[in-house]
Amino acid sequence: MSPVLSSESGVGPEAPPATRSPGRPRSEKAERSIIDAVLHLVAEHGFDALSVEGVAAEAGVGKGTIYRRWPNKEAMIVDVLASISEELPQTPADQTVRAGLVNLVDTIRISTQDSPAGRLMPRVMASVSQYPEVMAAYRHRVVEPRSQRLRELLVRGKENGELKPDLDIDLAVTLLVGPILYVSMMRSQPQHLDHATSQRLVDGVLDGLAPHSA
Amino acid sequence: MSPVLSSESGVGPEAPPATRSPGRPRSEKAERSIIDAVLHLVAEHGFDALSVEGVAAEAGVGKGTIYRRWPNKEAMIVDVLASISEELPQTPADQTVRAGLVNLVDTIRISTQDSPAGRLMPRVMASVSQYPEVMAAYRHRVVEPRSQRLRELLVRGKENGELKPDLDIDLAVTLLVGPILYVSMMRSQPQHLDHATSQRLVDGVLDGLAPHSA
Amino acid sequence: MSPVLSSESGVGPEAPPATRSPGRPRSEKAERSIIDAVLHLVAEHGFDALSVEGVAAEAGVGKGTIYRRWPNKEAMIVDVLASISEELPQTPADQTVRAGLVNLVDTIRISTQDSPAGRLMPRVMASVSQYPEVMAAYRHRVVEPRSQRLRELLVRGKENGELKPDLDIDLAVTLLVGPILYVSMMRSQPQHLDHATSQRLVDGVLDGLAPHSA
Amino acid sequence: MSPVLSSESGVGPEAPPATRSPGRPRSEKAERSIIDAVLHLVAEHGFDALSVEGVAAEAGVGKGTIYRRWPNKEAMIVDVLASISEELPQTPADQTVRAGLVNLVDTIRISTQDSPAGRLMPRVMASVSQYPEVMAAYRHRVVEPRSQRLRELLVRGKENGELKPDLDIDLAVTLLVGPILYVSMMRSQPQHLDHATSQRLVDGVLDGLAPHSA
DNA sequence: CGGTAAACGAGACGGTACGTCGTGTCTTGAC
DNA sequence: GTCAAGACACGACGTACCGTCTCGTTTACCG
Repeated sequence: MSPVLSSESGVGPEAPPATRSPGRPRSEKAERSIIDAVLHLVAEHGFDALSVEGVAAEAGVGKGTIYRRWPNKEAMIVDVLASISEELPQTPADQTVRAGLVNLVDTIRISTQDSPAGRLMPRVMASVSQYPEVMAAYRHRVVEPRSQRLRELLVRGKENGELKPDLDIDLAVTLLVGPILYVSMMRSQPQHLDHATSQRLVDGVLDGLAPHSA
Repeated sequence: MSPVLSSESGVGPEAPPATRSPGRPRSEKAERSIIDAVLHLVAEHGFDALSVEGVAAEAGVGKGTIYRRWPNKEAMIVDVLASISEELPQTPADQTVRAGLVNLVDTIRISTQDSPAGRLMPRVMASVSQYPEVMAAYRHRVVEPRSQRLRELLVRGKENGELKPDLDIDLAVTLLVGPILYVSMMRSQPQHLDHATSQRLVDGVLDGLAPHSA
Repeated sequence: MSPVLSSESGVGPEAPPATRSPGRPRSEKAERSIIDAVLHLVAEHGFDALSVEGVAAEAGVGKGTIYRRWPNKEAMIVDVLASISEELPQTPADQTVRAGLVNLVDTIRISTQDSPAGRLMPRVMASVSQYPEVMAAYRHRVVEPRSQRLRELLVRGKENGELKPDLDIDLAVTLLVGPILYVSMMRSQPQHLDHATSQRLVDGVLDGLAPHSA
Repeated sequence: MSPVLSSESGVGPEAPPATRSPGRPRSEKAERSIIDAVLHLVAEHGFDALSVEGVAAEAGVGKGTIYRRWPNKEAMIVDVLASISEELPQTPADQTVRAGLVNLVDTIRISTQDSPAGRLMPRVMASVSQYPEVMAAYRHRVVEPRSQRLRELLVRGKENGELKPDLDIDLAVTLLVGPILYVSMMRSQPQHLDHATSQRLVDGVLDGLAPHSA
């Protein structure tokens, strides 16, 4: 998985050309209304009840204004989703890498199961087969930034000697992110993930689940 | 469709009354045609192009025949999906638990990324919000059996001393299954999961990713 | 203009095959609802306010039920229009041809300017350029039957000696129908066509508008 | 666009205030482009394919420039239509009224069926219900001038004794114009109106279609 | 010559309707 | 009572125009 560097490359509402184009400019207000409407409707009525028509009505916007920005419903959803990726906590230099990992994993856990964006995820997954680019966008805009932050912390741990130098960082990231995804998708309604779970997850990954012989 | 043994199994084609009812019996041929049609259409045209109407046409079956068996499209999909869960390998008594785990994880990996059932999974995930019972059925019929097999192996390891006695088995299962799910969903096109990855995954989980201090 | 014989050939809601086809038969009730809705809406809100969507709503019918019968809005309109072509009066054998013509012309005049069908006509005319077949259907189903009746009367007049034997029947029909059309289309709101006009029209056509020399 | 002389002419591009107003004057070039575009597009793609958006694009003009001149699409169409009313032939004083009528009728016939304006007519008719004023404008600008010319000729015939003094001039005009309209609208594709028809039409109207008794 | 004011092209805006498609239900006659 | 066929009410899709509304630019005239 290639690093995403500093770019917020992603998809985004199909950008108008960089050189100020002629004609009336796109309305930022309309854009905000649309995004708000999507979030509101998902929260209100669940996901499969989300229709472009409904979004337009709720946002007080013509359908054309939506389709001018995104080629179809799925693209709109991904973009809204990415637009609300919340900030991830910084790990202070004096905190241990292990503590930072727990903190970060817990933040991801929370956002995955409690935020609107998190609840959108399963739906996005469903698009893989049909619109691979939608999935790619989601990976770029939501998954990668989180993975990247984990990666950075792990690198720091290697450099400051807290983690051993031959650590397989990619595998570590996968071992941390995978279970979060899994648990949040499998447990249907009442989520019993909590902070302690994050702690145990990090410990388990770093320390191993203890082969007897070791 | 194979009987589900002792299970209160979940969804399955809504059974005709147990007492042999009057009238024309349900056609098994129709049932097979439907399942085949679903698989064929998913393989052919991708997932979002899958419609009940299309399935009926492809199967040479009336829509009513489908809806007589399943209450809705999602239920049909889940059921088709479960119907093709392939056999999981038995771990011979003389094989190490570690080797058995690698073998099992690798089988799951393969079925998740290469089989029709595996490719259906992301779609099923999408139903969580709308139809919790669909998700529950999927967990029952597909996820649980696999988790259970892992669990059994881990228990065996604990019992025969190959794994240490305070092993947190649930956490271990999560750490094994989660990453597979994650990787299979995130990697868009070319899957570079292979047998070596399964090996490293098991090792990483069992042995830890090596805190330096350890 | 070829005679239309006894056929009600026209267009009509795209007929299901003559041999009783399988499946649920088309609902006659739905058909009536649609036709009534069209007439009601035209009467209520005028012509350009007529939308397929509105018709479906008013008729309590799905749009699909309309589009299953007609390929587009125009075809539906023509058909509804034709469905209400009212009966034309028979001319008793003992009535003079001239009196019969007046009677017939007056009936046409009334239906052209006072009936829903009549008010639909201008709209139909507008379709000529785009949908020639719509125009053709209208000619077949509405114009021809009326012309035909005039023609028959004129033939009778020739045969019984009331009209002279070298009468150009086609020209006569044109001279009778044309002015009615013209007047009904040109006079925008308050129609001052009346029975006396029909009388004068027939007389004028039959007797000529009196060259001085004659 | 030629000035409309003394007329309170109907529609026409909404005139800018008579007193020379400040600001940039309206572009005559834009006006010509619009008119040309309408004619070109109608000729090219038929009538219902005519959109203001298309006209603007074809004319290389902003939509605002169109709507600054006409309040809506129909008004624009009527105006374009009127702008191309071609000259009607003068009847020399030494020509018989009958010959003049034939000439005039034939000119009308030709313009009705062969000119762009003529082909626009049916469409205009369609506007009656919705925009009565559009119809009124069309009558003013296109129909009336022609009728008026016929009327003048008929009056001359009355005055010079060629036609008898009690001739009903309005009826005569109707009998001449109506059939032309009728035939040009009814015949869908191949128009078989020709000069001979005009001749016969005038003769029929003036001389009557020959009641046997006469 | 510099300012004011309207017209210009471009194109986005809120709407409305189009014609299509899919869902889950209902209704035939045949088996 | 099931079957294939297919019509039904519903509702969303994505497209196309309508007539209105900004934008930044251009073209007159007036002081």
